Amino acid sequence: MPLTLDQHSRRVKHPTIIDVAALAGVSKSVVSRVMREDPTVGPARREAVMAAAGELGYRPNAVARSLVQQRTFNIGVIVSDLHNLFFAEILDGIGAAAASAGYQVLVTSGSLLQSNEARALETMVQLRTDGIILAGSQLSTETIRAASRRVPMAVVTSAIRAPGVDTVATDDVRGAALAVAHLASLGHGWISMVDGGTGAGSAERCEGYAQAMHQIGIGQYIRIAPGDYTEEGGHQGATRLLEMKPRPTAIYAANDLSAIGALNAIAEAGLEVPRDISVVGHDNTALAALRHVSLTTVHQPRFQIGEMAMRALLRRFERPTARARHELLEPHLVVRETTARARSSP
Amino acid sequence: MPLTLDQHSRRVKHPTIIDVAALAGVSKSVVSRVMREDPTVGPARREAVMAAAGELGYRPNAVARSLVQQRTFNIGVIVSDLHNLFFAEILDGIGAAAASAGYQVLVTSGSLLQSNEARALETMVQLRTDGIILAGSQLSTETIRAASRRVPMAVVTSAIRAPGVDTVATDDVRGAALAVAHLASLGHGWISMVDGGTGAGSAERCEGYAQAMHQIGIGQYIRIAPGDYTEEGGHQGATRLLEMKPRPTAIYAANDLSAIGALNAIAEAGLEVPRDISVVGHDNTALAALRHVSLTTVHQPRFQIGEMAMRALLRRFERPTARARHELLEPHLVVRETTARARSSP
DNA sequence: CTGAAAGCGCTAACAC
DNA sequence: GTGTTAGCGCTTTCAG
Repeated sequence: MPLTLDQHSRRVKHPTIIDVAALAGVSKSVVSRVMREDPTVGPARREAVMAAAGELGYRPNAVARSLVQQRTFNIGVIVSDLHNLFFAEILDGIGAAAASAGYQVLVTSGSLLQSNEARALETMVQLRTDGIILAGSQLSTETIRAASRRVPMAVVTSAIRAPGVDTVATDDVRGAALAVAHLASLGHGWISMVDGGTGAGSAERCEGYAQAMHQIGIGQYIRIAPGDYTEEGGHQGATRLLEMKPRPTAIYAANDLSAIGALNAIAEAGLEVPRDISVVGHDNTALAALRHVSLTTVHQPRFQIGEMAMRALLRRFERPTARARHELLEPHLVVRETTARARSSP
Repeated sequence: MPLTLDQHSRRVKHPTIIDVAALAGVSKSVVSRVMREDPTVGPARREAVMAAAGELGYRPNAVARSLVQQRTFNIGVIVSDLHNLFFAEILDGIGAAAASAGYQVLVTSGSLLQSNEARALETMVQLRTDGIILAGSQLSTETIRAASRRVPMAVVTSAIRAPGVDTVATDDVRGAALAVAHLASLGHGWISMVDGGTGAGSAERCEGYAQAMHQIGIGQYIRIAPGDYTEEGGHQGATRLLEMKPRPTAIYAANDLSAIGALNAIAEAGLEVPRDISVVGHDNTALAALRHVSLTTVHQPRFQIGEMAMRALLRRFERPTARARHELLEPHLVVRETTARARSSP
């Protein structure tokens, strides 16, 4: 086989519908119809067009098509942070729902910067995506409201309220309550929490924790140490909690990463999980499933969140002025090996 | 403040350049010029146009612009798997280099399915993105070759060779050698490896390991257990290695996740890291940095990989027919707490 | 069934 | 400086 070098690297201009028409000996309307699988084309000409298109390697120009059709069949998704695996699964859900409706998903990352997100939003609007999904957005309600007047939008995991903007999220209040209920059912009373600072969903998780504690009748044992959804934050928060008297027999951390931090702090204090102390996380990330972490945690139906956000958009394409819907999905608990029956309780 | 309900949710049609021109009392060329910051416009009219555009909330239609300019200023990135954090940082690098050159990045995920990737590629071509970057692609050389005749392409972390297609990757052979050299310098001789099966870079990492072992003069101790880049694979591979006589005093796992599996297997065998046995991973993922993992591992300059891929594309915009360049970046070792001096050696 | 023609919103000569 | 005009590649009436 001879060495081909770069002889093929000369770039070829994209053939147009006119080139195909000329080669097939038909008008460009016919080519257009064949490309769109319009049935009103004779089989002979259809064949000819297909052959010509194949020969030229013709690819329809989506830009031109979008211009005339006034729609792009693209959905823009702006993710606050692609480093957060949380969003990968949401994207899967969005992608699945989009694909089955004939839409293509375009993702841009805000990289956690509000200015970047604003730029990304602007780009999506200029690109005339048919709809936009914001995932974990930090954008202001005003910005979102303004954009939503121009293009259908849906928001994921963020408590934005704007007219005509649908939202989808997991019920974090409920999720935290699940964690507390599980621990209480194991006989724990001294259940403390490491919170998530200003992070997304942190307020709800705190509320759910406190609410559940009260409801179970152990409200007097509520202790919340500050955290920030990081491993370090979880470590510090848990360290502080462990110094308290009576020492908690269970810790609910606002997310898995901080739960891992708590696990470290507990080990450093010479205690053993789950014998001396139980730990529950939140989010059921890949971390929680690691063998030697094996963390009991609250799972969010991420894939489904993505699907529902996309479906909300599709609904809005049909009825643009419908009232905004705010869907709250049910989390569930995944019990692993960091929780056990309490050895002492109030 | 009155409750506004959904009264604002009526969607507004995008105003066009003509609407702006009418409102500003100028011709549409003037509007076009102002939008493109063409200096040949009188200040009075420029003001008028800006005001009108602001009032109408005019956003240029990128679709129309792309059609006439024959370029979109979009770069398509096809990522094999957004669940792999490895790619998040590469995307950051691409994004940074793209932004500073005035390009917008559009990401689609192949979700590890070749058919999906092919669809994504097709979409990008139809969208007429100015360039395409493949990250971790499973696409066939033939597919890539064909597409690259239509649009500039660059490939990341994949050993594709096609005319006019630039590639960027880390030198995995070298990375594996770094791991071995580090262990050898600590006095280890019985250094075994858990490989990555058919995964990306696995072959190179095996080669680097074997090569380095020979070079150091301990080629007779080469032992490679099968793995597959998963935690479970690492566990099984390491378990097998631990049964060998003489038992290895060090294990190099082909990636961090399987290194963690190895760590578990070692603990289960009642041995202690790094006292009894040292472990080195590869990739320096977030996992490796976890406190109670604290894995010594080989770091790849991911951000830089992304940057260079984007730069390759930019170069190619200038000189479309240039010879393909294949850049190999240097990895380096991040020493943490899973490696220590050998207590016995051959 | 097929072709001709009129745009989609914008840019880029080219006149004025 | 500014307006006019001819497209970019495609879809979509509307005649034939």
